[in-house]
Amino acid sequence: MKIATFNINGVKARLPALLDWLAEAAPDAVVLQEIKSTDEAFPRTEIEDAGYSVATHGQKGFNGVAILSRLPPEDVTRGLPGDDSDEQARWIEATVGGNLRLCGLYLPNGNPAPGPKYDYKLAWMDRLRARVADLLAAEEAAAILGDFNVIPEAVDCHDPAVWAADALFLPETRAAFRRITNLGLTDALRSVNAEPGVYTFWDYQAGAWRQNHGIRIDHVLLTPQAADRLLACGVDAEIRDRERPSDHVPVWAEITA
DNA sequence: ATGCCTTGCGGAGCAAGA
Repeated sequence: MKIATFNINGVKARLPALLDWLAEAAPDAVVLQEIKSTDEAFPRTEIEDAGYSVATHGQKGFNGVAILSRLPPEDVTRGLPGDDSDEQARWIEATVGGNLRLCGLYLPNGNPAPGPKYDYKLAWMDRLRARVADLLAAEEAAAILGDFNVIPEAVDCHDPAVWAADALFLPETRAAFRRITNLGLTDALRSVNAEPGVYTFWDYQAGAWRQNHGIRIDHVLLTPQAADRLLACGVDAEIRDRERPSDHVPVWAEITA
């Protein structure tokens, strides 16, 4: 079973690019972030025609996540537990293939830091930690994947000095990320590839893609029971070179059925 | 350089992203 995460940066603006990638990469299940669409406006029919069932958790204009699955996603839940007043659409869960829980997330950016947006990011990460603790306690196969807006290590960006004061790379951000992974999650990409300079995002500005000034912020984290089944993991960086691309590229993992 | 692009919203020019 091939799973993937893709920050699509506007699903309506990016529909041809998404359909092309789905046809080529042929993932069995995908979590999308930044669909920037309500549930009603999501291009459901076009994606169903490509062979996927669709579960969305959208909002108007910003954010928004979705799960696409060859087999109908089961037991879908929407919204990260822990704050009923949080109206931002950043979390969706479903069971796919009968035996893998997918948790798709769009973690807050947090800039500028310090400030209320950074406080929201850290509070959201604390809620994520609580959900991950529950998933681990269940001792079942789960993948927590999406746009984490966290650069875990210096090797995950072209120039650490550029990112030193940024909400994606501040020591407090990286410590909050470690408090989650240290509970017992495997970073799928790093478990198969220790090379530095593997990126998943390149800014539209200042020729970042052309100069390979990227960062690795889209991650696939696995519970031990899912990590046991990991066969391969990679980044489809080549599609960043296409017409009207997202500024993120997909990260995928092959998991035994 | 609070820029540099890009999308959504709305129907001009912001807000937000990272």
